Amino acid sequence: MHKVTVLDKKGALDCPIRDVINRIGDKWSLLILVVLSEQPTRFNELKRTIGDISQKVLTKVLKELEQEGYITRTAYDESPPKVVYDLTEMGISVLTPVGHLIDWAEKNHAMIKGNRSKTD
Amino acid sequence: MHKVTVLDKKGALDCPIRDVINRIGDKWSLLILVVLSEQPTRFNELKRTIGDISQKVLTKVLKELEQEGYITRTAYDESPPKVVYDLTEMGISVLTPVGHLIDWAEKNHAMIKGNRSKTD
DNA sequence: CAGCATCCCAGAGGATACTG
DNA sequence: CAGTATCCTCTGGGATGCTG
Repeated sequence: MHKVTVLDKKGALDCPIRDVINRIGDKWSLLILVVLSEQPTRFNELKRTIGDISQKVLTKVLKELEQEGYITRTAYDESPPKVVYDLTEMGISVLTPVGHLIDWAEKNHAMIKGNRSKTD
Repeated sequence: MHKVTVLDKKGALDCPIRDVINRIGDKWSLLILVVLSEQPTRFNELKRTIGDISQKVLTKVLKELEQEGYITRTAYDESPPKVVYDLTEMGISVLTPVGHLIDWAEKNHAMIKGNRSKTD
């Protein structure tokens, strides 16, 4: 098994993995990163692709992802306005470990659903 | 880059990775799995090790982790009661992809914190 | 020891209306 | 088009007290 360390001395929550989980572990961030991995995408295009995200939340999450360096925001001075979001190098690179987790999720999905239904 | 697919036809949220993120993406689950990876652990021992988790939440998360098949719960019929939690095969196996994410988090932690402080 | 029951709160996220 | 601004709901999680 892969050796894992999350705890540190100061407190269980103050560790790198929590910063990452807090970011991509929410309802939408990971999805946004994946959509952007297909191609640079405009605001409303992103909203349409995801479908059921509210505009407020999309704005908020995009800001946070940008602030932590996962994505870039490029505004073109046109009318109507045009803003394009894209992955940074860091945003691209996190998709590798995330991809492993996704692979695992797909392989074990049936088992998880099976377990869950047993005790319903 | 690792090729990633999360979206499906029916809706963005109905996909395996969301089941996993919803489970280990909360405040405590991942931490519990990691603690258990060290050794099988009793309820209050788990609580002490983690430190600042409330009893209510620990109970709840343990139940959910058990229900989805990540951990086992073994109650010994003694007085005082003794209940030991341990990882299942599935619980062990998820720590591999999770470990990759943790590695990534550690390598990129400085950059994330740096990015964050730039725009504070 | 290993919980259950209850009360409480902050924040995530949705809906809607408005703007440069 | 790409957002801001409000209002509202719902739930994750904490605090406290009690029990077999």
